[in-house]
Amino acid sequence: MPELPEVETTLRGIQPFIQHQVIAQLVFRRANLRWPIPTTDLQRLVGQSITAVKRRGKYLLLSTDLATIIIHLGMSGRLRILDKPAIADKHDHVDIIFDNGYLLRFTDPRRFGALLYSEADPYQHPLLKQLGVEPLSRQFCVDYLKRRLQDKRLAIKSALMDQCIVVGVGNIYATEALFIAGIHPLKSARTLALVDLKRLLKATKSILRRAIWHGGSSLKDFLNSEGKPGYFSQKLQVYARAGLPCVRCKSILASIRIGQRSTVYCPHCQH
DNA sequence: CAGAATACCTGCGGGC
DNA sequence: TGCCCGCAGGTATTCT
Repeated sequence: MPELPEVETTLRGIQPFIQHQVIAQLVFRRANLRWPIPTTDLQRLVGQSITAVKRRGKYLLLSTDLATIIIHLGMSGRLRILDKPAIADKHDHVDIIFDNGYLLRFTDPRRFGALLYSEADPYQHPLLKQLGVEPLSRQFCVDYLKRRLQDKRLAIKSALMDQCIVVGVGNIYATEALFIAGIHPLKSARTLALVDLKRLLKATKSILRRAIWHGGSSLKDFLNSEGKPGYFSQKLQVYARAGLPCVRCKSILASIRIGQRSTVYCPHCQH
């Protein structure tokens, strides 16, 4: 479900409801997600007000004066706002209840997601410290990309999805960006010419911006914080279209696996 | 060391 | 109808 646009959509959806609100109660219905949930630490946040809601890569950061809650949605995680307590479903693992009656509910069938706690600078947390640049920032530029890819022999698609290089790009948007840029996903990262890097940068920024504008993609089960689907999946040009004609040249789109992830591309348009 | 494979988990759709 | 297989938006860990 969540790559950068879906996480950003989630952030924008929940922020107005939780910023400046005071945590009244935390409800944990299981002890583990991807890692143990630090329930004892998190309970210390009762009485604290949410001072900021931010995103770093695919992580969401809910800050208080005392500490930051670090949230990752994994593969199937979702956050939504409820205006009153409701019966918890099988996969509704955590509720953060605010003193205005609203609550933030974390749902995650596959439990690859994570809920962490940091009293120190969250950006120095082991999971966030190594993250690469934000793709929509000015730091994601040709000079940076050239430098980070210059001795990478792996497939450009794998490099584009490497969160240590650039954050937020997952399987869907890497696939789409490479199609838009006309670059073969298996091409060795270090062999891209400057002109390729420029097209890839432009394509990546563009696809992410457009996906955010449309409220994220909704392939199977992505629902935003209001429980509504994103509409960007209708705009996807190659992802999940293997065997169908290329929108540009009508060639049949090919499907391969790169780094254990399904990858669709046009053999005619991408080199 | 880089890069590839594996592991974590549930749900769904397709083939039989 | 039901069982088995492969696959799904991510990434830390283990391997070669």
